[in-house]
Amino acid sequence: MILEPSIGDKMVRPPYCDKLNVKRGLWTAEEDAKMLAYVSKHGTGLRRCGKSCRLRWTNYLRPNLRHESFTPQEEELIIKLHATIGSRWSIIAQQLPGRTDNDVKNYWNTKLRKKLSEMGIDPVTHKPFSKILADYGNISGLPQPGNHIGSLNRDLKNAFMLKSGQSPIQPDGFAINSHLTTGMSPPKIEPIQDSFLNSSSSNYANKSLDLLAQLQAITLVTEASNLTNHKTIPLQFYSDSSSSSSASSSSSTANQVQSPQGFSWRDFLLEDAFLPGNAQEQENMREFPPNGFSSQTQNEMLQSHDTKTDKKNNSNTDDEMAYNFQINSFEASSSNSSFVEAMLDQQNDLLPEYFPGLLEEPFFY
DNA sequence: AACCCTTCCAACCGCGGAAAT
DNA sequence: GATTTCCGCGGTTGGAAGGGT
Repeated sequence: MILEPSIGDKMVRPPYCDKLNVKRGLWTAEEDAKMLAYVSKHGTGLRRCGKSCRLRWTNYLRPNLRHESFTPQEEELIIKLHATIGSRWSIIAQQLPGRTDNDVKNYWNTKLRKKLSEMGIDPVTHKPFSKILADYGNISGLPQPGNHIGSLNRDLKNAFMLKSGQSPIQPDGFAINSHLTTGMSPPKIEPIQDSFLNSSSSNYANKSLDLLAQLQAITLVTEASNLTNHKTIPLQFYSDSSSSSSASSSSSTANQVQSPQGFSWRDFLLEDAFLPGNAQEQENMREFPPNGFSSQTQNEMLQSHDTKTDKKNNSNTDDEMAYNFQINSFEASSSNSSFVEAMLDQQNDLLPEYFPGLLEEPFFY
């Protein structure tokens, strides 16, 4: 779902009538006459509901749609994108001109999923079955520190990537759904809340994240979800949902724990504590413009960055901080296409640097 | 020829968010 | 502010088509 910018930093869907540039208001006598003439000639309609007509148009009749078979290049791109962002068919379809989300989804379900399975690759996790079996053997017994906070870790990492302008992590990692697909029985998993209550702090004291940090991360994710809606990339692209849930429920993970009261964007600045080293070192570590973009795009980013940095350095209010956050988060997403391309290249490059060991941990929902 | 099975994909379903009333 | 309508999404279904026996 592509949402467009609106006034006041708030993301709203543009009015359908405005988008189509159609006339509104009272009907004139001339319009009434035209309608009567049309209906008398063609009848009152197709006995189809509006939703069905819309679907027929968007998935089949719309101009510039391609109905021929998928090319190997398209196939490869679908697989890569699915490995990166999961079953966000609409986003994947945006990278394939002339293809609809329904086309991509059907092609995945009928061809690619089976193809990957035959190659010994789990189509959900995009990992070899042998690796999954090995992981399963490791986790089926005692709980491991990384497991019980998997979803929180994911949100934290997504939040971090948002802030640093890097790509979010891939959503699936090691999902329970994979066991359904592969015919394996799911491992025993403690509910997240129970794990928090029962785990002794000493057991996990040496891990990168403590409860406070996770709460801060959740807050960050939640706030980011409220502020990033006017960019090209749909929100659900960043705030991951499990592969079995709808896009509109994507913020459920972040909402599992209530955000602390009184959060402000000044608090957000403390999030840099997650990064290694001092502030200057952190800044130096951030490569800008990021790799993976064309030189032209990088030049555009640099120009935009210079302008925005001037504004950022002079900001004081929470609104301005929010604005700066958006700048930091989305400078790399100058276009949907270039963002996804860069994402494919970089998705796993930087996380191990900031969160050593975390990426090896599977994620549970 | 008849039946069964599999594949494919257009269409449907239900949901959440946002606009419109 | 409440309700209705519209829109887009991911998941699922049902039937047509094709192949095998």
